[in-house]
Amino acid sequence: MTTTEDHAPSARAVTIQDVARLAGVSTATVSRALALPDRVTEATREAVLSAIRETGYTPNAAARSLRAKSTRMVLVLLPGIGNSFFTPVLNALEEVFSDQGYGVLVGYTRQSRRRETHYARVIRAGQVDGVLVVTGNVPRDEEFVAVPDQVPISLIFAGIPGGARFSVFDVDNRAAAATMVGHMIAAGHRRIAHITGPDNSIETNERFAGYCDALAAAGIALDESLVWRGAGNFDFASGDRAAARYFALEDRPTAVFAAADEIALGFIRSLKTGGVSVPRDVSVGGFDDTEYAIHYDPALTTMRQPRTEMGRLAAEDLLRRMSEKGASTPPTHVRLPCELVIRESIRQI
Amino acid sequence: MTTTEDHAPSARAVTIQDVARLAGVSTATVSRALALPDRVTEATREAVLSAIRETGYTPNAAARSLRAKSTRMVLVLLPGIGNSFFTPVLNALEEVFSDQGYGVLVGYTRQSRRRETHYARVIRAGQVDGVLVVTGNVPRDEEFVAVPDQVPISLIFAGIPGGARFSVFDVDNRAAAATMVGHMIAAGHRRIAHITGPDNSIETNERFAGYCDALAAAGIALDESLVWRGAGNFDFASGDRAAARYFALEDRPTAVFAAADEIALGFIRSLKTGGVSVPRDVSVGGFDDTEYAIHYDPALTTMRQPRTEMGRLAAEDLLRRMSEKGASTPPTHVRLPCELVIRESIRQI
DNA sequence: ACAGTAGATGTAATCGATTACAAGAATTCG
DNA sequence: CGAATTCTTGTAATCGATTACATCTACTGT
Repeated sequence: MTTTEDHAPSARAVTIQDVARLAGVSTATVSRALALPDRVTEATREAVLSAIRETGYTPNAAARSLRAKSTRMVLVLLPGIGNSFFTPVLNALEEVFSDQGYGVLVGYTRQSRRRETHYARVIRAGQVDGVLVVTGNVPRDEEFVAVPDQVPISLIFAGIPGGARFSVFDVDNRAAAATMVGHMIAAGHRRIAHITGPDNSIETNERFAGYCDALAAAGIALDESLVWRGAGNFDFASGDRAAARYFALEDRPTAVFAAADEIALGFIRSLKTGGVSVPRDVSVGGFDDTEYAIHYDPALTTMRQPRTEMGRLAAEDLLRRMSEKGASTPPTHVRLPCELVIRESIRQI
Repeated sequence: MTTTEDHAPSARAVTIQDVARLAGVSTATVSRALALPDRVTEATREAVLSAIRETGYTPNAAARSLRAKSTRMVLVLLPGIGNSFFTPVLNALEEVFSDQGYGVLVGYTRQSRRRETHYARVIRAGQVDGVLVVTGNVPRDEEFVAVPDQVPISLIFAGIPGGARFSVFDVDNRAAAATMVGHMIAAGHRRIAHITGPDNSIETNERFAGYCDALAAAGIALDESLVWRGAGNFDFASGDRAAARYFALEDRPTAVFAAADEIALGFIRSLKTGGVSVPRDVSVGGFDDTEYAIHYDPALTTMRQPRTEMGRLAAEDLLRRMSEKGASTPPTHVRLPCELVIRESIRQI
C-alpha cells in the first residue's frame, strides 16, 4: 500500500533543486559544476557530483532548451519511399549526431503537403537546431520559406535550384551517368536504352542529361523509343514496367542504363522471367550501388554513390553551422566523387 | 543595412505575448483558444486566430513541454545493423506517430553500452513520452532499470525475459520456424541444415528450437554437423560463411533453413558462385520476407513477418498508454501470425 | 598594511508556454 | 426580480533549468 516506488509515475523526477539542497549549494552552482567545471572549487564540484550520483539527477531537457534556446536535436527529412537506399545515410547521420549529443528526429515527407507543413511547424516551434533534407524534395510549402532563417538547413543528394542558403552534398549525377553510358559504349554497345527515375526529380533529369551527353559524344543519335520514362519511382516496379517496354520492342537495345539499382534489379528479374538473360542477351547498368547490387545474380555493374560519407560530411557541416551563433559558417556545396563499379551485368560485345 | 529580415537569426521568434497583444486578450486566452476552442467566444477565437495568422505564431515546443510535462515525442531504439529489415517498421511507426502529432526520435544502439547509456539519459531527461525498442536487444544497462517507471516502453520482435512492464509485439518464432522446416519435410527433405542467427538473440534461439521441433516431429535425428552456428548477424556475410560449411561437407543437406532472408540470399549467392544451383541442387528457406525475397532469383520461399502491421499496432498501443496518465492501460502482449510464403527456392524431391 | 583584483558562490530574473484561481458578465430558475 | 449557476476572461504562479549581476572571500603587489 505504501509502496509507491513500483509503478508510480508520480514519483516526481529529481530536479536541480534537490541536488542543490543535498549538496548544500545553490542551483546556480550545480549548474556551473556541470557546465563549467573549472569555475567551481574542486570540493564543491565533488559535493555536487556526489549529490547527483545519490539522487540520480538528469537535467530536464525542456527546461534547458527553453532557457538556452537550443534543443540539441536535428530533423532529418526523408522522402519515405525507397528506403533501403537511405538507410546508410540515416545510419551515418545518427552516428555523428548522437556522438555529439544531438538527437535525430526523423520525418518522412511522403511527398504529402500535409506532412511537409507538419514538419515545417516542428522547425518553427524551435524543436530542432538544424535540418537535413535527404533528397531534392525540399518542401515547396509556403511554411518553409521563413524557415531557413531560423535554423541551418542542409541538403543531401540534390540541391534545390535557387538556394544558396543551404549546404548541399551531392554527386555530379550528369557526369556519373555519362561515365556509365560511356562504359557501355566502350564495351561495344550502340543501342542503349535508359530507364528514367520519377519524373519530377532532379536526379532523374541530370542522369538523363548524362545519358544524352555520352551518346552525343559517341555520335549516337538519341532514339526516343529507347527512353523509358515515367517509370514511377526508383523501385522494382519501375524495372518491371520497363521490361514490358523492352519485350514490346522489335529492335531491342543491347544495353540498358537504369537510373537506380532497384530499377535495374526489377528489370533484370522481369527479363529472366521472360527468358532473357543478363548479361548474355542484354547488358544492364545501375546507379547507387546499394547493398543488394553486389549480392545479386548477376552482380550489378553500377555507379557507386558514397552514401555513408555524404551523410557523415553533411552531419559534420551542419554541426559546425549550428554551433556558431551569429557569425556562422557559410553554407557550402560539396560534390562527392562517384565510382564506376564494374561487376557482371555489362558485357563486352 | 536596415534589412534585418534576410539572414537574421536575431529576428526574435514571435511568442504568445505578441499574439495576445495583437488580439487584445491575455496570453491565457490565446492558449485556450488553441487548446480548448469551445471555452472561448467565437469572436475572441476569431481574433486570436487572425492574430496568429498575421504574426505567423507557432507555440514554442520547449516551453510547452516544460509546463505540460509532455514532449509529444517517442524514442525508437534500433539495433543499427541489418537495417533494411527494420525499414518498414520505422516507416509504419513514423506514419502513425506523426499523424498523432508525435515526433520520432531514432536511436541506433549498435550494441554499444555507451549508446545505451546515452539513450537512457535521453529518457530520464524527460525528452520523450514513450519508448519503442525494436528487437529484443533491450539495453541491459543499469541506467535502464529505473526508466520503465517513467514512461511506457514497448518491445517489437522480441520480448525481454522478465518484463511484464512492457508491451510486446512479436511472432511465434518457434512455431513459424517449425512450419518452415515442416514444409521442407513435406516436400520430401530429410537432411535439413539450419543457419542460425546471432548467438545471443532470442529470435535465434526460438527459431532453432522450432527447427528441432519439426525434425523431432518427423522422427529425424538432430545432426549437429548440420547446425551452422555463430554465423554472426542476420546478414549476407553469415550466408557466405555458411556456404563454406556447405561445401566442406561430404554428406550435404538437400535443404537449408536460414534464420533470415539476408542470410539465405548470401548463402544462395555463394552457392551459385561455387556452381551449386538453388533449388535444383539444394533447397533454401528464409525468414522475414523482406522486399528483396520476392525479387531475387530464385524468388525466396520464406516466413513472412507482418512488419508493417507490427509497427502500426505497437505505435497505437504506445499512443494509448502514453495518453492515459495514472490509470494507464496495462501493457499487452500481442503475438502476430506469420505466413509461409511459397515461392521458388524450395523444391519437391 | 591596504587598495585592487581575481575567484567562488548566491540571488533572482528569465525563457514561453499552461493552468489554478479569481473575478466579472451573462444566463437560468424559482 | 434576486439568487444561483454557468461562461468568459484575466492575473499570476508554475514548470526546471541557465545566467547576469551582486556579494563576499582571498589573494596580489607595493
